[in-house]
Amino acid sequence: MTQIPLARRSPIPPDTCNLASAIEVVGDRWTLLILRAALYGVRRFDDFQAELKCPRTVLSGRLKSLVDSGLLVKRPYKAPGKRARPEYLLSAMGLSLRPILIGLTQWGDAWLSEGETPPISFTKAGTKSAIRAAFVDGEGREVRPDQIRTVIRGRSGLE
Amino acid sequence: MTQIPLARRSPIPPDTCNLASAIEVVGDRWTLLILRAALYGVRRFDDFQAELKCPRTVLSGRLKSLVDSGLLVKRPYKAPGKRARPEYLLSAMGLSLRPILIGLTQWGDAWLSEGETPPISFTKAGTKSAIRAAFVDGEGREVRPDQIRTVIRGRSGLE
DNA sequence: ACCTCTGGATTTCGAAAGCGAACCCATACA
DNA sequence: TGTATGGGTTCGCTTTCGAAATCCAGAGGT
Repeated sequence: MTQIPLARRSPIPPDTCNLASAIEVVGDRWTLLILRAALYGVRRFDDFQAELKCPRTVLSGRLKSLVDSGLLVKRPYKAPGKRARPEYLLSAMGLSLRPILIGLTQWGDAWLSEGETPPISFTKAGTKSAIRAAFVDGEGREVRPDQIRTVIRGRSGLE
Repeated sequence: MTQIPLARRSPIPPDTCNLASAIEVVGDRWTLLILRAALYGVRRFDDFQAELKCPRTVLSGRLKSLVDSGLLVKRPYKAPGKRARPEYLLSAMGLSLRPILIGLTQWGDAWLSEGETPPISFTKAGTKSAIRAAFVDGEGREVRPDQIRTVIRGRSGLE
């Protein structure tokens, strides 16, 4: 069933693990749904609210903490004839989550779609060939999952 | 700051979006921390508990829902001289999240590590060359993030 | 047979977070 | 002067979380 050897503890304690830190920042249902919408171009409070159908208190709290952690940037915009309003844009830090959320989309396509054809897919510009999340080595060549080795701070590691 | 064009709504409503479905399944702090530990080989209730330091009520609830959604498989194991106990193993569905969590680890390395060298890294078996999460086309050749096109159900889409 | 130890899990209950609705506030426009 | 609009906050209520105590089954020791 699994190839992962039994461990009583993970090799890196959660409090010094960047994955655990990342989970503290984005590992929340509403936070992830906000980032999903933001990656599709949603920027404004009421648009997020209509999209997510979450309490406005929760939304304003999550937006605030996303700004605090640097994933979103709050800045004013001005529609002609309207007063200035804030909008929430993805920073470079937020944008760099896109591959991960696309990977999660494809994971959902594979395991949760109940046989439906996925409503959204990803291709390479120009060509129409479908792309997928994967691992590559330094030269940009694919590395299959079973060839991945984990290295703990310099010495050779798991599996 | 961002290249994503303004949208009032995401092109796929959340209730038919596999990304949103995936977030429902794994978009939770404890759930993600459990999966992190599981990918490092943790299998047993008390080991998870010692690792995560979360309330046992929460842990047993999360394990149950991970089993229900098919990410973990519960089966008995038997240490010699001990009674049979359940252990929680990653299913193929759970294992296939590994690339995503590795991607999130590297995102954390890049943005959250405060200049520390990451305690964990990933290489290709045999060679020592570092690998990273990326996108590849059908032939396993890397596609740069700016070359990704989103296609909504057959017609050409965003950006 | 009885006691004890151990890993897995439920019960209990105060604290925190979630939720929905109502309300506030500044400004463009009629 | 009033009204509409986008972007919030305030207010109760309900759900979930969190920490500790308790329960439970079976293996081992005596």
